[in-house]
Amino acid sequence: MPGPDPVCTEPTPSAAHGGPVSIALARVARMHRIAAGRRLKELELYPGQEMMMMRLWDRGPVRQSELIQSLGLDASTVTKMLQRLEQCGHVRRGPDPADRRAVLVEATDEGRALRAGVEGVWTDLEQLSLSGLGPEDRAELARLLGLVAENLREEAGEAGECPPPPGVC
Amino acid sequence: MPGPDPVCTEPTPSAAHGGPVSIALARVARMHRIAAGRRLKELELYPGQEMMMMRLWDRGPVRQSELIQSLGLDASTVTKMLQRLEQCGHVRRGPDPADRRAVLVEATDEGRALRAGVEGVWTDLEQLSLSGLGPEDRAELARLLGLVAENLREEAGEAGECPPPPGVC
DNA sequence: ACCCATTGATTGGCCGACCAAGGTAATCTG
DNA sequence: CAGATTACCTTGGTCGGCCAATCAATGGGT
Repeated sequence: MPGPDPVCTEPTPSAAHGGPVSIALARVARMHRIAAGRRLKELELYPGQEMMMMRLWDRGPVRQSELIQSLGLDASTVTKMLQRLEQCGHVRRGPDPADRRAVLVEATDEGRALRAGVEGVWTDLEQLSLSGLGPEDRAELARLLGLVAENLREEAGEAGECPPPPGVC
Repeated sequence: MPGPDPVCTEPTPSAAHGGPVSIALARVARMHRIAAGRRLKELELYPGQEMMMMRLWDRGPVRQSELIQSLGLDASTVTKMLQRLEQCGHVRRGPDPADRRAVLVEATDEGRALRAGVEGVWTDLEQLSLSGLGPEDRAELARLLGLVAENLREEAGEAGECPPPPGVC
């Protein structure tokens, strides 16, 4: 090292010098999550629940195990989250007649009523995050994020599959 | 709408159509965090603690309030995290002679010993995430993340400041 | 000097996330 | 068909995060 860096230059912790993009990604992801959390709070949703609800909006009554697979979460996480969502009326759960150990989950009408709000959160977040970025930069960012996702997919499992609804496709 | 979309096309929840980049960002951030978590577990660190330790490595004994400000976390989060880090010997805490309600925090030698491992996590993560990306793409990704961070900074406060160590600069 | 607002830190509660362990039902196997 | 294995879910524990309420110490106003 030819000489010590001048003092007072790094907002970034020096121990992360080996991963500048990773640190930037972690930072922006955190801010993004905070911004999302604020907006979800106004819908009376906790961060994380929006993904669950979106899954339920897209597919009808679903086995809980399929939600676990689809969201890539731990089974216990899904159990507890669904208990809370059920208790506040956003979700309905019942036994699966075809498999007595499985549980079928479904969004209630009240749960479905949140959809417009959540869509608004995503578009609002997109508009805020990408303000000042031209269509070109946006496409480039999407492409690069896709590449990183591909790189990480092997190690950190996929969190958005599309197991075809049986009978279709 | 001219006709329903063909079934079985969207790994992405349809309610997020208004924020494709935001959804991609959330996805890659989650995978990134999982990959980081795996590596930190081998160092016997929980995700989140690495940021705390990095702050402590860079600055010597720090007031807890400064850590809170610097990490952008809630005061209670920092209190509990430091209690655990202290209990397992990575951190030492003591009263501030200049302000009897403040607490001075410092990394122990054992805590400092984690630094190489954490640096390795960041470089390893960077290498994994950006595999296959040329220097050009990496720079572009860093630039775009910087822009997004700038956009989010107003709402989701800064999480990496550099209040100059008093006396220097 | 006194009172009061501000700052620093802690506690308790809640939620999302994980792991480990357990229980029940279905399925595979001999 | 009985026994072992696997799949599905639940419970209890821990940790990182937040909010609300609390306490102690500092500092400013009059």
